[in-house]
Amino acid sequence: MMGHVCLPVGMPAQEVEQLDMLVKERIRVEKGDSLYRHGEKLNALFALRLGSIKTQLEEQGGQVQITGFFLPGDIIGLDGMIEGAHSSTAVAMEDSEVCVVRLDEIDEISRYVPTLQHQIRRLMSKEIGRSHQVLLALGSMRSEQRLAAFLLNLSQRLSALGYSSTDFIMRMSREEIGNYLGLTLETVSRLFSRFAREGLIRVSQREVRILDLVALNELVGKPC
Amino acid sequence: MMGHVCLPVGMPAQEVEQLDMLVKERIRVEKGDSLYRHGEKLNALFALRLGSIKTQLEEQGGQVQITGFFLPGDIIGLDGMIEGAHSSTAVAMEDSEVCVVRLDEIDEISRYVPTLQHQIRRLMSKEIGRSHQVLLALGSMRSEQRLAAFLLNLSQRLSALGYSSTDFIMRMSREEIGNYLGLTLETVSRLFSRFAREGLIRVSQREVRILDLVALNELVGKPC
DNA sequence: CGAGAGCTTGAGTTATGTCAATTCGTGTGG
DNA sequence: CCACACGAATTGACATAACTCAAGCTCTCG
Repeated sequence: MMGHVCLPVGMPAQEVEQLDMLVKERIRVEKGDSLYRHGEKLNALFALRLGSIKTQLEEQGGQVQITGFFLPGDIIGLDGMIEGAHSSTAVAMEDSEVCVVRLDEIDEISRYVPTLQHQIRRLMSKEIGRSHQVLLALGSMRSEQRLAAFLLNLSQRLSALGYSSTDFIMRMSREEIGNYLGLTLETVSRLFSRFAREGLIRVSQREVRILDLVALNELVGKPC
Repeated sequence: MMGHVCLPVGMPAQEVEQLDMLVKERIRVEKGDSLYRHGEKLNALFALRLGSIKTQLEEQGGQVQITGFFLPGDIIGLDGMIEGAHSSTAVAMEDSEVCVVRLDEIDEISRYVPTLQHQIRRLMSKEIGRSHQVLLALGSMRSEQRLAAFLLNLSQRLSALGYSSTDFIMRMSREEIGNYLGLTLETVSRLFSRFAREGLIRVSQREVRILDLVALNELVGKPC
């Protein structure tokens, strides 16, 4: 069975294990290319194996809203399990590789492995929860809190993958971070500088080192 | 079979039909009471039959973020299909009535009715899409656009339920609208006044009449 | 080495928030 | 039934966080 090669390079998320047997093919996506596009009907999920991918809404009028940054082990395409069309577009932020999990395969297998359904539901439920967390950030946090929350989230997910939780490279530009957090790239840049000045982090371009985890957490949780 | 009495009063959403046979009990929730609370483990979904319900995140530090307003026919609790805990709290905004759909019932039935799984997935996928739409609003719209989008959304959903799309009562306070849209209640109030002054709507307390649907749509779609 | 994209920083503007006073509406108890 | 009281909404004056525009800097890659 070739499935296991498709597990994420880092520590495989528990939820992904059962999807292993479903994998039929792998796809490489080059930096800048899209995995799927807004409007496509595509009855499959994608398990990100390597690289990083962003998903974004593309509204009429050209405005774009990034709805998620995905790391190895994450599942992409949960918003497209509707007859009709994908509501978002998935773009590779660096050369990436995903495993394809077809929906009809899931249906087939889950006939014999009923807990697979639960896994899928859990994944979707988690995705809803993730969106709600971002809503919380955009709806009720100030810019500095948003960025702090963003950094902490990234740190946590990377450490779950076996990477350092304090030292990492951000794959996304200031503009992408700003778009995701509902800020301008200038504001994001200024905040990075300020955090560095205050000794919370060290930052050089896309390389970050977190120096004061406690302070960052306080920033997010405390005020009001 | 008592299920059918649990369909929403208005035009039943197509997605709900299949859930009909799953309904075992109905629950009344009085205004201000909660259907479930953050942290509870509750393996069920709720189909709102009558009334209106809001869901909100309650963060440590007392900050609250409303994540959704639900109308008859909507499904509530999609974010709680995880072992562990509900991430949100659901509160009735007026005396309401929901139908309970237990998860293990779904599993049982879907053994014989495989398309039921698809319905569930569609519902969850739709919920993700809904969240993303709000993200778009909070992340890249100005206050007036957010409120316009909010009104249009409400109008549309109410008309789908058989009510007037131009004349309706908002069940939520200015403060709740503001919280949901990432604005203060004062800003919301001022916007209502301004929309009225400009002839887009007529508004008195929670009663709204939409006068210029075209202008509202332009407001949302056009600028930038 | 040069060009372009990405990032930083400054100065000035503006949308939205904050604080506060007033009105409106609704429900309650005398 | 009236009057009072309380929560909700409106409106104004002012403060400020974040945006816009603009210039200059720094990587990267061809």
